Amino acid sequence: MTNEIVDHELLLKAAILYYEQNMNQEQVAKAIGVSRPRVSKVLQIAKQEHLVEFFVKDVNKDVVELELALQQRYALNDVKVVSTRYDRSEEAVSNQVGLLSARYMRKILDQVKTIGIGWGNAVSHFVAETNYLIANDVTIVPLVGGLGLVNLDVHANRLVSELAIKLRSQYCTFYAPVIAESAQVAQELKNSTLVSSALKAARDVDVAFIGVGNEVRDSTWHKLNYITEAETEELEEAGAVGDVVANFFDAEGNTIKNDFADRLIGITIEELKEIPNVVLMAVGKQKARNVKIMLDNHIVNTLFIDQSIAEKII
Amino acid sequence: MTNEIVDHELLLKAAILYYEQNMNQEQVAKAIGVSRPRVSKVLQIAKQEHLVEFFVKDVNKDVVELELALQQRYALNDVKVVSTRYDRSEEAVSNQVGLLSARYMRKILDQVKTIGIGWGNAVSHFVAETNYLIANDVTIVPLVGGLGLVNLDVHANRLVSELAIKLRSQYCTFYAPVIAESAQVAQELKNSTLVSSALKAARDVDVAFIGVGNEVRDSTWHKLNYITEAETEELEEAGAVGDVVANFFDAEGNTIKNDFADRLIGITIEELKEIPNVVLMAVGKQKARNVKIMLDNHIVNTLFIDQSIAEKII
DNA sequence: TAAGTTTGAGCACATTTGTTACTTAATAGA
DNA sequence: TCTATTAAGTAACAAATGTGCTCAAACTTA
Repeated sequence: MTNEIVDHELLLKAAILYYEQNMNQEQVAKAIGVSRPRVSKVLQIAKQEHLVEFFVKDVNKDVVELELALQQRYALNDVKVVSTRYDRSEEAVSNQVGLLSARYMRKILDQVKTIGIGWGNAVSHFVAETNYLIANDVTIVPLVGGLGLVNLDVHANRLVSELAIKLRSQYCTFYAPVIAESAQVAQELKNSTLVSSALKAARDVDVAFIGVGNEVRDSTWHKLNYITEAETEELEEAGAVGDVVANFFDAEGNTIKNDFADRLIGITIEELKEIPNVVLMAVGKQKARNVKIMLDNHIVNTLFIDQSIAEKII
Repeated sequence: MTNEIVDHELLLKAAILYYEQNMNQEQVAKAIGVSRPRVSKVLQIAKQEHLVEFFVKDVNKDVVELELALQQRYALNDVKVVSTRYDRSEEAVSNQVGLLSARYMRKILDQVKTIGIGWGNAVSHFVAETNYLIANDVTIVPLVGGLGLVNLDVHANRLVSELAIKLRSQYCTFYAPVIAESAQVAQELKNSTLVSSALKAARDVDVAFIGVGNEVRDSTWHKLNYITEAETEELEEAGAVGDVVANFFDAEGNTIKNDFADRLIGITIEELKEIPNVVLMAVGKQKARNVKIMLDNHIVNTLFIDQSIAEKII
């Protein structure tokens, strides 16, 4: 009893002097009349007993914590989480994600020779936020072919050329549709020189900037009628939950294998994994599950997402 | 701008990993990809910018802080402040102060040969809270003489014998009143062998346990009619604000010099200061000013008081 | 493009903190 | 009263942290 009271007071005194008055342990020892090693021990006890607590306080703390958690869990090259507080519009968040991705690209620009580009909203924002600069010795490569004739703004070929103009760099074009009329046509295209070299170039990029698609029914494919209702149902029945660089995958991240899949032209998920650095960009919490699938299957190495996605994953 | 954002995020990450995830700086350095020395520097900045804060939290924190503040300001041997929260009765607080003083005495018991005892409520509680034990080679010495015939409970001689019984120790008696009928009588008494040897013994104690008196009009002297109304006024006019071991002093701690003072028999404040260790015990915020005078004039070396006094002083 | 400026890594060293082994003093129990 | 046990100090060492310096790379500015 006596002992406890004394001990407790000792803990308190040491903690106050050390943490609040910024003494070092030697000064504390002298002030409270115990040996220096004992102060060290006492302070450890004070920590253990939560007599002293640390608070890291900052408006961005939650976001940074999410970044650290993602980083640690998935061993990523880099992660940035964009805050979605204050009811920022999805457009503003997308711009910010694009900006961070663009900065990231700039940072690694002199370490890469070829940059692969996917398609979709996120990649489009990424290109839009890229500043003009000079990177003559870099080649921009589309990872997927064209898709229909309209809405070119989000297509890989279009984004590739836009980015190449900004970087004053070389670029390739993927002269093929993503989806062929039949499996046979797809195979023939793949065998053609143009397409096979495009595919080869896509496989060999040093870094890839991609997005990930939504649930089939909510996807751009379906919304813009690139796939029919029948095809949508076929994919859903096969378990498809989304797509990445023109590969539909199921909840486990496995590529869907069916008639429809045979009509797709592009690099496979396995080939995507071989790319040294795959940068995934995503905005909107409806993408959380698919982003998580990308991470769990080690498909991506670098991540730029918004807070809502990060929170759902963590 | 860019730089600041990056920096800030770096600060945050380092702080979170170091303080919340208990990494060491080397681990933090690896986790956020900077050099170890930089983590050290970054963490210091985080502290400076109050990005990270320490909280020492404990129910007794306020009391311990008061003790530390008193200790540091007045370079005391030992200080204990008794909490007055929860509306504890003054009696309970007095008991606690007495108990702590008694423990302190026990702690220093084998380092002293003689113990001086004052009078009053606080000293009375101190004696009451002392446990029975054996200290044959110690002598208990009264620091002041007797006073009237009644209310012996708080008189030095009485307290001395009571304490001596508990410690099975030797003790002295002060065969004289504190206040003589006239200055002349006082002088004669001081010249007598009995009184002069009592005074000598009082001067030579190794440690003194004393209280301090209230404002003259609120003092035990006045309340119990040991001094007349006329004498009270005389003292007040001379600037007296209280007394210690039968010495009235003013707000600066100077001994009052007048006719009344000449009638007092006992050791002087100067002599009190010469005692190696003067332990002051006090309870009740009305004593705060006089306790502070004791401290400011370096009359006491050890302090056992309640929270209300400590708060008024600090 | 080139020179100046800034930043931070890398290294070496100083200081502080953590830990261990040994010794002493106090405490409790037989 | 003596022994066993515990607690804490001392001293030495190990680990972590703090700090100054130099150098190289990146960024500015002319």
